[in-house]
Amino acid sequence: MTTFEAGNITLHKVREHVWEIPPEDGMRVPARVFASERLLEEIADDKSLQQLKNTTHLPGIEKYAICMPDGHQGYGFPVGGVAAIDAENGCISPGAVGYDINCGVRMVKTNLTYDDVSGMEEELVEALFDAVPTGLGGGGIVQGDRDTVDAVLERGVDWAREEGYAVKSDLEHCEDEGVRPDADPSAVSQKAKDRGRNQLGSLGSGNHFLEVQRVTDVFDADIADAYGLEADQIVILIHCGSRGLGHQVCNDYLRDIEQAHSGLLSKLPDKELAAAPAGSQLAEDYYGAMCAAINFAWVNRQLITHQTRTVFADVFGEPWEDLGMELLYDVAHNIAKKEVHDVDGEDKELYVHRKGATRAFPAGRPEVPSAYRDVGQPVIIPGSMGAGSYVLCGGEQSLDISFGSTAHGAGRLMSRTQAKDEFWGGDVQDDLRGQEVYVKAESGATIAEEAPGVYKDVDEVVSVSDALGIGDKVVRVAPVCNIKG
DNA sequence: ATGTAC
Repeated sequence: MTTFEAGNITLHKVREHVWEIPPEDGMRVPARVFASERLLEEIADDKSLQQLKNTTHLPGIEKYAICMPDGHQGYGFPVGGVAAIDAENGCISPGAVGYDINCGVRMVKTNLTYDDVSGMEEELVEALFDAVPTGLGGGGIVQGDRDTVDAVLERGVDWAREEGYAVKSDLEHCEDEGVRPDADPSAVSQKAKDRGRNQLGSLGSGNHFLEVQRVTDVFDADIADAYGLEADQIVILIHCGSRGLGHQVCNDYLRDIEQAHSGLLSKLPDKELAAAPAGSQLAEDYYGAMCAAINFAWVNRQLITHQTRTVFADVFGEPWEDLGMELLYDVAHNIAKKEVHDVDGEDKELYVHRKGATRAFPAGRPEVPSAYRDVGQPVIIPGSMGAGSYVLCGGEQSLDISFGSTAHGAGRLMSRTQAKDEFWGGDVQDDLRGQEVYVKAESGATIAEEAPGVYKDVDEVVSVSDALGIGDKVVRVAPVCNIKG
């Protein structure tokens, strides 16, 4: 049997792209890493594998903890991690969801081709930068009062539709139709709501961006056709999350859960994995608050979509409907959701924690919107500003081996601090312009932190997903121009 | 990721 030695952790190769850490002291289940050997070496370079092992100590965890090919270390649990935990007898852990609740990505289609936008990059970027608030701190497209924030938390994209920022088809092309029914705004602290009220419709900082892209490769013509994608088409990717509101929700519940469930915590190897037992008041409250933050993030991306449509209509002199600016799909990258999965031949309700992982349901699952139920859901995987991104289709194997999940991006290779040592924003921007990618950011430091060289190889990440059959390649897109915090 | 800090 082939093994891989990572410090004091030994992984056994189960088969191509599947590595397992067998259970030992305190691990309730094994841990699995889905990766090529090269990606595994990169994953083994930080604390990801130890964090993955730690997660297997959580009560009620089923089958195995998973690290996707884009995994890297995060708060308590790797970014790129999936943990499915019994929703009746297990627990829920905010650290296994992440600070940026429903950080996620949506793709907006157009009927423009690369020739239509070539030469207009600067004009587009300047107009988008003016229309979409970026960077840290406050300032959003909508200035909400307390009632607005409550309505957003409760009703998600349906609120945006009522206010004229969304159309019906936007809801039909969003995970959960843009509304998480389990949202409980009363479980969100006033402090979190106050942080959110002037951030409604704002990109934020870090790896968040709005990017205009062109389709360069079509791998599956039938599915591309079902998704309305074709070679040379211009599409727009919007990547952002729940800003200060989601961050505050995570922080509030981590502190409360650490205190109220210190007994459970004392049996876990890392304080950052603090978890609330299923059925406890805090488990219910966190779940309701997290679902509300999910709605907030969807509205955030919807408001940015609205602005983007307005900008394109101005620049190209046609209504956005005539430019074909429909939503392909909106996927969450940081969530925990109650889902029913087969465990040892029995249907079980689980809290599926996906932190830096994407739901990748194949054809037939009832949660997939009817527009895609016969094909499988679109899975959107942003790469870096230089490398480009992918649209995949939820794979047949995902329900068997990954609780209906796949990777979520390229995955970092180094910390932000290290990135700023290795790169300078201005140089990165110049290099990108040499590749005909026009980037504008609020801060040079952000460009350095997000330089293409700080990311793993997105082609390799996606090829692992495709080879395992958990998310299948549909199209590849290349960046044209990009705005960031 | 984040009013970049318990």
